[in-house]
Amino acid sequence: MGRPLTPLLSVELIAETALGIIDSGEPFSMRRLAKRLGVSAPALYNHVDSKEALVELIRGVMAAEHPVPSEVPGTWVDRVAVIARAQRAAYSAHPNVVPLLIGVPIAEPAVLEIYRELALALTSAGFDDAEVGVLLEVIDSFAIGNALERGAPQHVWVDPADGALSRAMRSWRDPKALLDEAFETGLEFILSGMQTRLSNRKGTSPA
Amino acid sequence: MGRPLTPLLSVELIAETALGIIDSGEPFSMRRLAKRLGVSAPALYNHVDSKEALVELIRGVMAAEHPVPSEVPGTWVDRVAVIARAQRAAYSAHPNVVPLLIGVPIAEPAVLEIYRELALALTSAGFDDAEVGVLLEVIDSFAIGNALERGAPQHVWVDPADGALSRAMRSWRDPKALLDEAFETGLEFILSGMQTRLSNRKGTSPA
DNA sequence: CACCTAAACTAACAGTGTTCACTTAGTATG
DNA sequence: CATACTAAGTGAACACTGTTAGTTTAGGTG
Repeated sequence: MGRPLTPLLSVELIAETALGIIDSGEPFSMRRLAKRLGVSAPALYNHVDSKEALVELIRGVMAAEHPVPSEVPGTWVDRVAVIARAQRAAYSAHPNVVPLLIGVPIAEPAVLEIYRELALALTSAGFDDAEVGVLLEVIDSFAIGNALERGAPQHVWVDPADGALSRAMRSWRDPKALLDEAFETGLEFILSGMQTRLSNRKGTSPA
Repeated sequence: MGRPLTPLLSVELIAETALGIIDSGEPFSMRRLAKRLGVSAPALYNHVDSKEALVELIRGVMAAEHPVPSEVPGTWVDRVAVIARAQRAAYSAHPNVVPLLIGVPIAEPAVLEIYRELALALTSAGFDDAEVGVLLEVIDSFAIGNALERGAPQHVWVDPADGALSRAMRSWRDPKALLDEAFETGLEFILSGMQTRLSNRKGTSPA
C-alpha cells in the first residue's frame, strides 16, 4: 500500500483522537486508537515515539485548553489560587486521563511553565527557595490527589455499622459535587496556611 | 504433577511475596510472582481471584503493618493527625505500591476501619455529615497525592531559565525529605483550617 | 472403596506495546 | 532527468500481559 498521497495522520490528530477515546471511557490502547483513525497500529509510531510520549502530548493538549492567564491582578494569593484552579480545571475536564498521567515525567513546556509561574508567585510572596519547594509540593499533591479521586471508580465506602462514614457519604448525592467542594475547601486551607506562615515570619524576624 | 503433598502457596505467602517484588522495584506481573514462588502462574488463581484482588490484599498487609492506635488520647485534632500519619507511614514504607493501588476500590475491612475512625473523629469534633464528607476527601486527596509523588519517578523540573522553580528544587538534595516536609506542612494547614472553620461556627451560631 | 474438592500442571486465548522488513509517494541532489 | 533518500503507510512477528480450560494427583468424607 505504501505511502498515501496525502498523510492520514498528524501529531495533533493522534493526540486529540486519543484524548477523545480516553474521555469516552473506552479502554485505551494503541491498536484501538489506530482502528479509530482507520490506520494500522505501527503507523502511529511514525508520528509518536511511544505510548508514554503520547500521554505527555495529551497533557499538553489539556494544558492548552486551560491556560493560566499570564498577568493575574491581585496579591500573590490570588495568583496562586488562579493557577491551582486552572490546573484543576484541566484535570476535571478529563478525569479519565489522570491515572494515565501519573508516572509519566512532565516534559511539556506549557505545563512546566505553570509550575514556573507558581514558583515565581511564591518567591515574590517572600518565601525562600526551600519553602517554595515544599509549598509547591503541597499544592501539587493536593491537586493531583483530588484529580485522581475524580477518575477513580467511586469508593465503595462500605460501612456496615451505618456509622459516621456512611452517613457522611450518603449526604452527598453527587460525588463530583463533593470533590468540587473538597477542592475549594482544601485550597482555602492551604492558602490561609501559607499566609499565616508568612505573616508569622514577617512579625518575628525583623523585630 | 497434580496436587502437592503439602501446599506450596497460601494467600499470605502470595501477598507478602508480591509486596516484596513491588518494593524491590522489579516489574510486577502474575507470571513473575509465580516464578519467584517457584510455581506456575495459574496456580496463583487457586488462592487469589485476580490481580486486582491481590493488590487489595496487599493494601491490607500494608494497613496491618501500620495500625491506627485504637484509643488515641488528646483532642480530635490529635486523633485526626495520628490517623493521617499512620496512613502516610504505610504508603511511605511501600511507595511503589501506590500507583497500583489507585483505581482499585477499597474493600479491605482494616482499611475501611481507618476511614471510619477518621469520620468518627470529625463527627465528634462537631462537623455535620456533609462537612465530614468534604474533610475526609480533603485529607484523603492530600495523603494519596503525597504518596503518589513518592512512587513516581522524580520530576524532571527542567527550568531552562534557572528561575525560582529550579532554585526551589535544587535547594532540596533529597526528594524524600522534601516530601516528608511537604506532608507535615500540608497536614498542619489542613488541621488548622479545620479548627478555624469549627471555631468560627461555634462563635456565630449559638450567639 | 467411591467420590468430591483442593491445588498443582500445561496449553491456550485475547490483548498489549513495539520492532522489522517491505512498499510507495514525495523531495532533494548530481 | 535519473538517482538517492526520507516519510508514511502496510502486515507479520516478538515478548509480554491477565486469565481460563482441561488434566492430573493428593486429601478428606460418605
